[in-house]
Amino acid sequence: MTGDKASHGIQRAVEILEFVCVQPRSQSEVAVHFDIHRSTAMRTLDSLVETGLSRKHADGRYGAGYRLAGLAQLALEQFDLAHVARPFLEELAGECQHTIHLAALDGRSIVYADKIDQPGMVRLYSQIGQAVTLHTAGVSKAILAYQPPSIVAEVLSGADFVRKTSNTITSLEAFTAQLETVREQGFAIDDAEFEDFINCVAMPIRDFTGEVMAAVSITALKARAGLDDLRMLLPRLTEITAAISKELGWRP
Amino acid sequence: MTGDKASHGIQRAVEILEFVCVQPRSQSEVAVHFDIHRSTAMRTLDSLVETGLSRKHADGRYGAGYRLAGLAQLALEQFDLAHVARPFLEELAGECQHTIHLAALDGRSIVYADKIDQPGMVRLYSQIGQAVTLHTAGVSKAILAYQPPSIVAEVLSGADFVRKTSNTITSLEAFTAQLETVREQGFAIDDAEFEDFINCVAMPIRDFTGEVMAAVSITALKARAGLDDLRMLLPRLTEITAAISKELGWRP
DNA sequence: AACACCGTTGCACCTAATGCAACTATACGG
DNA sequence: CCGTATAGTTGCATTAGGTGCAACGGTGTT
Repeated sequence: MTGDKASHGIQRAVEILEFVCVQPRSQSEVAVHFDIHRSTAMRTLDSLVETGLSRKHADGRYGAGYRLAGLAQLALEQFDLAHVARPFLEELAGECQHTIHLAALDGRSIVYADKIDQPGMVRLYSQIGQAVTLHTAGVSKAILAYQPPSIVAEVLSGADFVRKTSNTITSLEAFTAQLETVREQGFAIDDAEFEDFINCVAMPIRDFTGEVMAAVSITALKARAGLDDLRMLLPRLTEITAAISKELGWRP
Repeated sequence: MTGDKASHGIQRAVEILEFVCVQPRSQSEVAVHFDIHRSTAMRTLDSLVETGLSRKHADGRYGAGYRLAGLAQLALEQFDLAHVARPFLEELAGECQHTIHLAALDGRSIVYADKIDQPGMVRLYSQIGQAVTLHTAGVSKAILAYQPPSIVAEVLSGADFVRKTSNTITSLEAFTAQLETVREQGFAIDDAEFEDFINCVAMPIRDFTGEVMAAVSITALKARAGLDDLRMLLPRLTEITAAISKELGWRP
């Protein structure tokens, strides 16, 4: 295989696993979705079942398996960030009744590390483990604003600056200017840049070295809470992100 | 590949993923542990990193990745049993201050579906997603006691009845007699059968059809709570397992 | 400086993953 | 009940890719 590409088999298996974890699926649905032969879908799913990552329900559809839950529990014990942050995020979510995101710089990308949804709300697009939309997400700006230019350049080499709404920042220059604004005001926003009716405010989290490596955001439907409403939550968000940072060893 | 064996690549990848999730490891450690070439270990780990299931730490060791956490969150939304049971298990754990296990019949094996540890205790051997030790585990007996003989025979074909302690049941006949005792008394025990200083009591969980498909156990170090102490918790365990069963649709 | 070990890369070989054809099973409509 | 369509399964041949090897560079230790 090529030196810079994931094993084809592993890549395929992980994508199929995620597909059936979102919602249980039959092997035919998997075959159609991934444009592979029914026998290939069957064998890959059977492999996932045999490893325990997937389970075959009584109706023949495949879903998540218990070993996946076990792996997750092991994994969570390694995520100091998510572990430490979770109680604070739940506290914040309880108070403000909005969706809370935690994102982290992960190599040369930024990914969602945790997420507190609100019951009854439309489920937002974000998914733990998936990369954020670099040029629109508040957490992205809150992290990149405090990175060295070399890191910013490297991470943004993966940004396409595609227009999503009329508010979307579509150039590197404008985005860099926005990072300067974030540094000045101490927080980042997403003002309907990804989706017309969703906005958020975000603030950085520092680790024990004082470096910014994560951020927390409060996200809401504009109809429910506009930016002005969210700005009023900034003092509390400041406290929460400082508390998480201190728990991670940061000394202001 | 053979029709009844997991894809070699997927099997290997999952085992390596689990190995580094238990504790972050270097590629050399992975190579030695699995008796594979350093370049094979490197490529498999890089594949896991590229899919997001694993992460490469700054010190070069590999650990759990954020996408694994995302998959787990998706998975948990599918586990009615674990979802429904979790609050009850936490309640029980809070009251009795012992380790609580939830195990489920999964195909033709019985696996740990959830587990509530106690802070400060020696971490017990059990791991979510892993199969229970069929001939010693209380949850195994609590489930098998209520299965049809054909299911019992099929599941037990995977039991080796290896002696672990002087209390271990080492024959199919003795084990079958024990299942009869479980039916009579309504609960199962592990009386230092797996490990000399650990005992437990277990009771079955029924689904909406009334069938037993899971069990809950209270496990403790003998030094901390012997079987007599655990028996005193049976009324409460009865209530808890009945409550979980009712939540799953069981009507007594 | 020498040595040991680890991480990485290109390459050849061998294994296994894949699609195909053919089969069985199931569900549905007439 | 029968015919049809779709889904699931299996054996096999082919092709793709996974693997170990040798060689290299980097790092840490003596």
